[in-house]
Amino acid sequence: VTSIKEIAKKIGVSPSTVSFVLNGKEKEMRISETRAKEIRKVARQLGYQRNQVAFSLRTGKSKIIALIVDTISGSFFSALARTIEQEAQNLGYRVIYGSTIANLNKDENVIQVLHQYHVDGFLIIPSEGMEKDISFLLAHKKPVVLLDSYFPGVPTSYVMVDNYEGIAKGVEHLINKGYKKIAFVCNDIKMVQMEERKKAFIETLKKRKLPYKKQLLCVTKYNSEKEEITREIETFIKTTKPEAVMFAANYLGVCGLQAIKNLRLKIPAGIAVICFDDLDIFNLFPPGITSLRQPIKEIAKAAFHLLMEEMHSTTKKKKKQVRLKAEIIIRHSS
Amino acid sequence: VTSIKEIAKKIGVSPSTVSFVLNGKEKEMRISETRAKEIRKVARQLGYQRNQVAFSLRTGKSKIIALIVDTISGSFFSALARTIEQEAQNLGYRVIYGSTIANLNKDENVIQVLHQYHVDGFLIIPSEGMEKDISFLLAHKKPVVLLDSYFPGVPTSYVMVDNYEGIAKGVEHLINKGYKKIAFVCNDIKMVQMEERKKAFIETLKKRKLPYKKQLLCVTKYNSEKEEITREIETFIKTTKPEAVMFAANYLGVCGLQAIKNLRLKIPAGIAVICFDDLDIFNLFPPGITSLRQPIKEIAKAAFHLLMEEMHSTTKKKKKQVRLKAEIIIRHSS
DNA sequence: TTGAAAGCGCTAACAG
DNA sequence: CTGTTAGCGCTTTCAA
Repeated sequence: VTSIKEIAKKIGVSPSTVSFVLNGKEKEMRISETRAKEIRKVARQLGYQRNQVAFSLRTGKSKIIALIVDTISGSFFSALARTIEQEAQNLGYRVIYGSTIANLNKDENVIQVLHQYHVDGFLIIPSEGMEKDISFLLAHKKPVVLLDSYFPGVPTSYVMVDNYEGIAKGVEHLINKGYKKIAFVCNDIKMVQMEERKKAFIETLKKRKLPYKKQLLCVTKYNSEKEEITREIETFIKTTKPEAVMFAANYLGVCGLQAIKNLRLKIPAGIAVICFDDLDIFNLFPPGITSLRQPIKEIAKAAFHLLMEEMHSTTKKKKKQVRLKAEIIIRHSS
Repeated sequence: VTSIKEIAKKIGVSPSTVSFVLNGKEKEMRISETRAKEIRKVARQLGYQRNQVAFSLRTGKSKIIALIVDTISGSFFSALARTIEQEAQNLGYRVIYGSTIANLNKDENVIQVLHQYHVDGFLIIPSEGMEKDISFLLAHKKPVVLLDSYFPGVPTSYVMVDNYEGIAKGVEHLINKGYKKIAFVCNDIKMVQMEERKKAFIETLKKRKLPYKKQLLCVTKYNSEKEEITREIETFIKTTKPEAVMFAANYLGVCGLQAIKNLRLKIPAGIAVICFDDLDIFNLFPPGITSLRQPIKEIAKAAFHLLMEEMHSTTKKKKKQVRLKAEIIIRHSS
C-alpha cells in the first residue's frame, strides 16, 4: 500500500509534486521532465495505486455510478448491465449494482446507502414505491436517469421502449393473422410502462373494431411465486378460451408457456402466443414464440450517455426523455 | 448533507461526543442519557447520514464485500447474488458486483480497482487466468473466498459442488436406463471444475465396463458465440450418433437443445439428454430435461460465512474447503 | 519550478 | 462525563 508521501520521501520531493505528476498536471504546473520521469518510475516500482477513498473524500467524486434494479436476476438487467459496464469503462467509470428487493423493510435502503458512499450518478430501473427515493436523490442534486419506466409526478430524464407502439404492433400482427378472440396477460404493478401496454392492447382492439371485454384481460399478481402465476394463467385460459394470447412481459410468457403445456394445448393450433420482451428461449421453445424485442443495448447506451450529460452539465438541468421502438420477431407461435 | 460537526455546533457539544453517541458508544464513554437523547433527536431532525467515505478513510473498513464474476448475466450468478445479498444485509454489509469480462485488456482490472476502494472482502467465481489477481489479494491480506472452482496452486478457502460425484451420478443414471453409447459435451476451459467433470464421465464409463472412446467427447470452445457452439454440437451429434448425451454445463445444454432441434431428433426417443446444473427452462422444455441441480443457496451461504470468518478471525488464517452434493432431478428426457 | 499547508468528515487516544 | 487534537491519503491554493 504505497502512498504518495512515500514516493515523495523516497525521491526527496514534496507530496504535492508527486500528486501533480501522477495526475497528469505536470504541464500546467511546469514540472521538469526529469522530475516527472523519476516520479513516474518510482511510482511504478513501488506499485503505487491511488487510494480512491482519500481521493473521494477530498474531491467529492468517486468515479462510480450505480445501477439500481428491483432484482438482480432479471433478464432485462443482465442484458443491460453488460452494455452499461462497457460504456462506463470507456469513460473511466466503474458501475456498482444494487437491488432494492432485499431491503424493503429497512429504512436504510440501497439508494441512501450508495449516496453515502458518494456515488456520482444513478441509473435506476424504477419499481413501485420508489418515488421518494428518486426525489431524495433529486433533492440532493444527484444525477439520475431512469430506465424502462418513470414516475409521472417526478421530473427526471428517462429512456424506455415505446410500449404503446410495441404492443399495438403485436396486436395488429395477431389480428392480421386472423385471430379474433385475443387475450392479454399482464400484472398488477402500478407503473406507467404496464399501464401503457394495457392501454395499447385495449385501444388497438377497438381501433380494429374487435370487441373488448373485461374477460380478455388477465391481471396477475406481481408478487406471487411463479407457480401461482402459472396457475392463474392456466385458469384464465381454461375459462376464457382465447384464440390468441399476448403476454405483457417475458416472465409472464414463461409462466404462460408452462400453463399452456399443463393444459395440453398446441401452439399455435390450439392457441397462438406472442410476448412482449424477447428471451433466448422463445427462439428455442417449439414452435418458436413470436415476440417484441426491446432494443436493450440502445436503451443502455442512451441511458448511460444521458447520465453523463447530467453529471457534467455545469449549466442547466434540462431533463430529457427518450423512447425507442420495439422490433417484432415473428416465429411460429402466431 | 449534515455532518457531525453541524450537529455538535447546533447543540453546543464537541464532535466526538456526537460521534460516540451515534456509534452506540455512549455507554462505554459514559455519556449522560440526556445528552445522548438530545444528540439523537437533532441527528434525526437534520437527517444525518454518516459519510461512509470519511468513515472508510479513517477506519480502513468499508462494510462492503465484492462479488466478482466472469459475466454478470450467468444464471449461476443471478441465483447466487440474491442469497449473498440477503446474508450480507443481515450482518450490515453491502455487496457490490464486478464482472471481469469487460476489462481483460486493461491492466487496471476490477479486483485492483475494488481493492483501491477498500472493499473489505472478496467473493470470487474464478475464471481462467485469474490466479495473479487472487494472489495479489492474498498478498495484500484481503479476505477471499472462491466459489465454484479454485486454483490448485493458490491456497484459498473455497466452496463448490462435488462435480465428480454429480457427474458420476448422472452417468450412472443414464447407464441404468439402458443407454450404452453415451456422449459428453464440455468446454475447453482450463479450470478444475471442468476437469473434474470430464474425469468423472470417463471414469464412470470405465467403472461400468462401457467402452470409452475419444469420439464420445465433444469439447466446445468456451469463447465462441452461442451459434457457433450450437453448430459444433450439431456436427458432433450428427457424426457420433450417441444414444444419450450429457452436457457439462447449463449453457451447453441450451445450445445442445437447439442443436437437437435443428437435427429434428426426438427426446428421448432419438436421443436422451441430461445436463449438469439445472435451469428453469429444463422443466418447461418438452419433454422436461433431466439435470443435476447445484445447491446454489447453500453454496452462497457457505461462501459468505467462510468469508466472514476470514474477515474477523484475528487469530490464524486456516483456509477451509467445502464441497456440496448435487441433486439429480429426473425428468422425461432420459 | 517546487513546497507548505489546509482541509474533506470522521474516529479515537488522551487529557481534562 | 466531555472536549481537544491528531491524522487517515489525497488535492489544490498560495507562496516562494
